[in-house]
Amino acid sequence: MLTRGKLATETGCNIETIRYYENIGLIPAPDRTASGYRSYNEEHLRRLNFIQRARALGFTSDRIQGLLELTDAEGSHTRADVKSLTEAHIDEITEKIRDLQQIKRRLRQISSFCDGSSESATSCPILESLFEDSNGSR
Amino acid sequence: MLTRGKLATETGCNIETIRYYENIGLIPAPDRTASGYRSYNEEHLRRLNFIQRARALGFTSDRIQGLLELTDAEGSHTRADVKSLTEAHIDEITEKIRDLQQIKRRLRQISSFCDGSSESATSCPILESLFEDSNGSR
DNA sequence: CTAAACCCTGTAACTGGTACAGAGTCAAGC
DNA sequence: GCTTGACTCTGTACCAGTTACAGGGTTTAG
Repeated sequence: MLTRGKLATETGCNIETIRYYENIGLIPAPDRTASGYRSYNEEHLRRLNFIQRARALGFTSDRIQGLLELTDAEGSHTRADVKSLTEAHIDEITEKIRDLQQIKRRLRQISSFCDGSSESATSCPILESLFEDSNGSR
Repeated sequence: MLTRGKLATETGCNIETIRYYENIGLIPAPDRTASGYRSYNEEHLRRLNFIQRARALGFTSDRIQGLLELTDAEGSHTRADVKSLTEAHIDEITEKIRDLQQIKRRLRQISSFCDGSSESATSCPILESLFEDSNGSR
């Protein structure tokens, strides 16, 4: 029905990435034509779109795998499972944001020590604060 | 003066990572003892500490390379150069934070659609919103 | 019928390291 | 002076998460 190239243009996914997803088991291996070409169906399209959207939301492939397994195994999993996976992800993102904000504060601070003048870089307070044992880092 | 292992414990850097930094040119190749052991000096220690601190602040090795070159080439670079590299990095972090916040908002939104009940995951609104063509994503 | 455009496979590249095997070396204890 | 254990040396392979490319076969359009 769909060749690999068609699936790629349809989903916006790189054509090689599709093969990679098959290798790591994110996408089931499709049927092959007589000559060995991969033949994808609507379900593959749906699944790859899912993966693309989940990736855009920063889910790791492990967690995407987990989400997809919840949809595969019929009946045995609950909405609570899905929600807890999602919320674990939200928590991770929150933490990442907090880390980045702290780094940014520290960078702003050390940047403010430097006047940005045309003086030699060797005596620049930014570099010095990176060379010296820092008091307020991390 | 310092063996590779001493430098590693002194800086908290993994011993293999030191060799890696030498390979990619972040750290200059040290002198060797008669038997071929690497012999580091105070300057290497200083430089590796610099790298560790810059990494902790999220600088990529390219940019760390850039910062270190500013200190190496005497006189030809200015504080303004250092400051602009630092501010470019701050801008990148700002952007990353913004992206993550947007992702988080979207995740909160789709998570709120789901009651987290013990009903089957297959009809879970979170999964559905990942499968369907999303209106408000990205 | 031919040429372009596609697909197949395996494999290497990328970043930022980490790890391991097999060989040599150093320092301490007996 | 010799052994043992801890260290170091080199090259190489591995992780995620792709991307790219070489060298071959296939399909499709003109």
